Amino acid sequence: MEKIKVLLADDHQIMLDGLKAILSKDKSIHVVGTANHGLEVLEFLKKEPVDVLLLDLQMPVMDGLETTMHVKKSYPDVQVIMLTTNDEGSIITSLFKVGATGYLLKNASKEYLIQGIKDAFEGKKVLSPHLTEKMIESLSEGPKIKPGDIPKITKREIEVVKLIAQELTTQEIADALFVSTNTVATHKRNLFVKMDVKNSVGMVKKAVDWGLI
Amino acid sequence: MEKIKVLLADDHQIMLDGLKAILSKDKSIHVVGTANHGLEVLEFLKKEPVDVLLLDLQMPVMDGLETTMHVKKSYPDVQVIMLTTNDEGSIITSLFKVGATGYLLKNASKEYLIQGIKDAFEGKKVLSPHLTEKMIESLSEGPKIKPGDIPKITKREIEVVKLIAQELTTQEIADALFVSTNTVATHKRNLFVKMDVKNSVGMVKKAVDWGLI
DNA sequence: GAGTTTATCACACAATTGTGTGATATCTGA
DNA sequence: TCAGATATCACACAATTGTGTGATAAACTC
Repeated sequence: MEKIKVLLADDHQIMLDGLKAILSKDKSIHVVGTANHGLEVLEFLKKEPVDVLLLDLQMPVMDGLETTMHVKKSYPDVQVIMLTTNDEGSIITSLFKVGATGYLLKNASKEYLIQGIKDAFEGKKVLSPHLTEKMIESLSEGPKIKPGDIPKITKREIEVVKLIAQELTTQEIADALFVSTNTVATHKRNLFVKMDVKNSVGMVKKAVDWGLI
Repeated sequence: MEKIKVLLADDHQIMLDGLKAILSKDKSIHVVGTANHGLEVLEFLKKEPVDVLLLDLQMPVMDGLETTMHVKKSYPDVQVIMLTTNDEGSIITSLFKVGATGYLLKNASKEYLIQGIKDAFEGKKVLSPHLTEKMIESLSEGPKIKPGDIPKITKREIEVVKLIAQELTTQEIADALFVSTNTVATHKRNLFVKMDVKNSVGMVKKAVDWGLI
């Protein structure tokens, strides 16, 4: 029997080592490589075929969502399972929009993880134990993120989010970036809409979740 | 030779499974148990002796810092290594104040982790590769957290932080808790001082870092 | 049972944030 | 080359947050 070729991506080396150790014990799974962020995943895929990609949502350089989009665009047959600590609705919705096959919380058991990889390989949807199909459905329908896809946050906007996260006031941010407070306010306004949050607190929290900062 | 008895604590099952798989390969280490949060660690220690405790900083119910305090109080000979994604200065300082032996980032390699456990067993301080002794020293001196120790955040205050993190306004929080807005404002005021932050954004960010929410 | 911590509230005021609306210049990709 | 995205700014105003100060009662702690 042909082994399932799995590629692991996580920014924490310990997590990678651990996942590899767990998966190596299963006869039908072969870990063909590891990556520390999305770009490394894309590099790897250019060289070697992969059946299932196990992706951490939060990664620097290129996060799980963006990586999934790129991967599914160029390699639609690769099954993507997102591994995350986060169980927020909007993320799950986005996930399936970009074509991920599954979604597992990091507190799933190793047995569930292994089964998930096998299921994904066969094209089945993989969901975290605590989420039912119905929950996903209702989430997908919700008036969360608009019709489109993942919002594109610009470089400048990320600079602003970072400074807000550092507890700077609008005035201080304006000074730091050599622009007017009006400009900073506009950036924030746009970010609120793009990220679907109500205030700076929600924005920074989500930015951390998304690995933006 | 007697094996080093190691207890693992992390709220993510996958992480536990992974760590166990990694450590089991080393001849001189024996993983005697796992725990999902601090209380389970204390329960375990009542029953069985442990040499080295590998603790995740962020855990529900009882976080790594609090757990370390309790553990070192009752079992001073247990060596505690904190495992975390966080490299914030104030945390490191607090860590050594409560008597932890070591501090490792989750992106350390498995080799470094194993060596760290062996070093800790021999009573050596264990630091993440990117931190020098000098850095730690300067951090310990810094005017970060006042003279005392870890600030004690009350139950009620945590409720407030959680609601703020959910993007509620002071008015909405007051309604949710059946108190006046003045009361909520007071709780926030106290939290700002205790947590040494300037505004709600910083507070929520730090609360997440600290595993408070 | 005296002192401390926790939780509650008031009032007033300053500072900051968030919103609505509209505008201009540059850059960028199709 | 032209539409759309990005980055900039203005002005006004509403809403919310944060600060200073002081007070009371219950619970917990030594």
